[in-house]
Amino acid sequence: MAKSDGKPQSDGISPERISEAEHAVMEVIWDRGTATAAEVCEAVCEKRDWSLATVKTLLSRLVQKQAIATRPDGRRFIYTPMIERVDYVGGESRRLVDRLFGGKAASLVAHLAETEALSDDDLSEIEDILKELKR
Amino acid sequence: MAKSDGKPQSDGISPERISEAEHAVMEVIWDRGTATAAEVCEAVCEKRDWSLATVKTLLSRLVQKQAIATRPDGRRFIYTPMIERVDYVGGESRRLVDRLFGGKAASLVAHLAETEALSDDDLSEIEDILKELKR
DNA sequence: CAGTAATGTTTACAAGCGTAGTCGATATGA
DNA sequence: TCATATCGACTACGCTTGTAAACATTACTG
Repeated sequence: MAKSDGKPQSDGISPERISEAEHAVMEVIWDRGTATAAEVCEAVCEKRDWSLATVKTLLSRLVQKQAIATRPDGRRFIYTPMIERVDYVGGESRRLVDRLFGGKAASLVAHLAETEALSDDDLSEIEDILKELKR
Repeated sequence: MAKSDGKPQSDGISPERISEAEHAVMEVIWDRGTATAAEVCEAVCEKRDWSLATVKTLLSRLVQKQAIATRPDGRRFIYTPMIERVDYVGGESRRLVDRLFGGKAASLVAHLAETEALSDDDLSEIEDILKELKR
C-alpha cells in the first residue's frame, strides 16, 4: 500500500513547538487522559525534582500553545490534550528523520542497525512488523 | 587554589548540546571535512538566509562546546570536527528513542510503520538490512 | 608604507526555556 | 463567618538560541 496522502494531521493552526519539560507534562496528561495540576505534579515533581509552581507554569504555557485545553472544575482546572500523542510523536520522529537522515526513514533504521542500537529482540520485532505489513 | 570555577564537571566528553542552527554548520564541516567561516557561509548562508556574522557566531559557540577545533591558517581559521557525525546522529537518535519510545528502538520502527511513514522502498530497504544482519 | 579587505572577538538583543516565588481569589472546614 | 489551604495568574530571572552589528587585528595591494 502506498502512503501518500493520509489524514490531514494539522488543521492549520500554528505548529507551536513543545519543549522538553513541557513534553514531560504532556506525557502525564496523555497517560491519564485528563489531569489537574496537582495530579501532574504528583506524577513528575519528584522524578524531575520540580516544584508545583513549575508544573503550573508549564501547564499554562501548554495552554497558550494550544496543546491542552482547560475545563473548570470547582476552583481548579482539568486539563485535556488538544493534540494526540501519536501526532506529536510522529512529528518529532519526522523532524529527526528529516534533519539527520535526509528524510529517509530507512536510513534511520540502517543507522540503528549499524551502531548496534538494535537488540535481538528489536530485530525480531521489526521483522514481525514487516511481515505484518507485507500482508 | 582549590576547585576554581565549577562549571565543567564531567570528564573529557562533555555532552554539550548542539543546537539546530549549530547543527546546520556542523553538517557543512562534516561534509567537507574541514572548512573556513567563509566556506560554511557559502554553503548555507543563502539557504538559511544568514549573514556571515551569524555563521561566525555559531562557529565560535561550537568551538566553545568543543564540537569543532580551530587551526590557524594565515589570518583565518580552519575548522575541523571534534565529534564524529555518526556519534552525533547516534546520540540524537537515542535521545528521541528514549524520550518518545521508552528506549525501545523497535517501537520507533513500529510507529513509523503504523503511521505509514515508511514508503515501499523504505520497507524493502529495511528488509535488506535485516537480512544482512541475520548473517 | 598606507589603505583596504578579510577575519576572528565582543557585544547586543529579543524570544524561548527551566525553574520558581508571589499575589489575589475562592472553596472549605471550624 | 472567618481563617486557611488551594488554585490559577502574574512576575521574575538566569541561561540558551537565533541573528547580527561593531570592533580590533592583520594580511595583502598599490
